[in-house]
Amino acid sequence: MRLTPGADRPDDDDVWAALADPTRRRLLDQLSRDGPLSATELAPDYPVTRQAVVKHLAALSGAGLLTSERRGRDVRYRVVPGRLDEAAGWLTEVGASWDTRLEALRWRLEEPDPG
Amino acid sequence: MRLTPGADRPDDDDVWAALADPTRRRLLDQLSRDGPLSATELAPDYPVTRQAVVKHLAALSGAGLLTSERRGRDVRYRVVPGRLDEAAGWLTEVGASWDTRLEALRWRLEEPDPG
DNA sequence: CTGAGTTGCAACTCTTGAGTTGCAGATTAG
DNA sequence: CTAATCTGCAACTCAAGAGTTGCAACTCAG
Repeated sequence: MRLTPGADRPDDDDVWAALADPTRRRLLDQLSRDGPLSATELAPDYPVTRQAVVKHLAALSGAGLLTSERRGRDVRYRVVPGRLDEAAGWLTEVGASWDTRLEALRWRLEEPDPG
Repeated sequence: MRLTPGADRPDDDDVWAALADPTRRRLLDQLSRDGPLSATELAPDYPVTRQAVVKHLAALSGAGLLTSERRGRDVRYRVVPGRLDEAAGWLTEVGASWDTRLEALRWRLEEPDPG
């Protein structure tokens, strides 16, 4: 039973890298609440230029966290939950597979100085 | 009801930044399986020096993801599930609070060219 | 067609952080 | 005490990425 570690799937790295930036997490959060929005609509809410927002949206899309859909002259971005769920799953497993108290106890039970 | 976005808690950033590095995720994974280990014990399994491992462990500890305990001359690191669970919670909420199909539909229902 | 608004590519700066080496301090064994 | 081993601090290199500006291409309204 594997825990699907980071090194396993090639673009897992992209997901975590995408999640590392605060602006991108905020974009994710806002998109999950306020529905599909374009880069130009999002940009005013952020202390950076539209181009920076575009780059962040590209990073999120590249990680499979967003989908973009074009209509006429704007492109709107929407959250794709799949990858987020996978990441959440890994975090939960790493956290849960380790019983802190038990292991702390076990470690302390090893005789500290047997010789 | 807030989703506890990244910008809210000061050290949330540290958690996500810590999770961004593949080596750190691997360390987390290994520590969650193989129990408390020291930097010198961990280092041989990684393609980097002990010092690099030490830095990673420091980053993980700084983010509240690990605890270190010293006995004699070695310091052993152990996973602390708390922060991981918070992060997992946020991911789940962002993923879940968004019903993709419904919103895709709603967006498409807005008349594309009303004028 | 003309003009306003939007997307998107490219080059550039500058900071951050991953990794290294070197050395000093602390701890156990003989 | 002495030697071997481990932790930990400091300075340095180097690549990655966040943000910027500038400009070209496309789309809709009049």
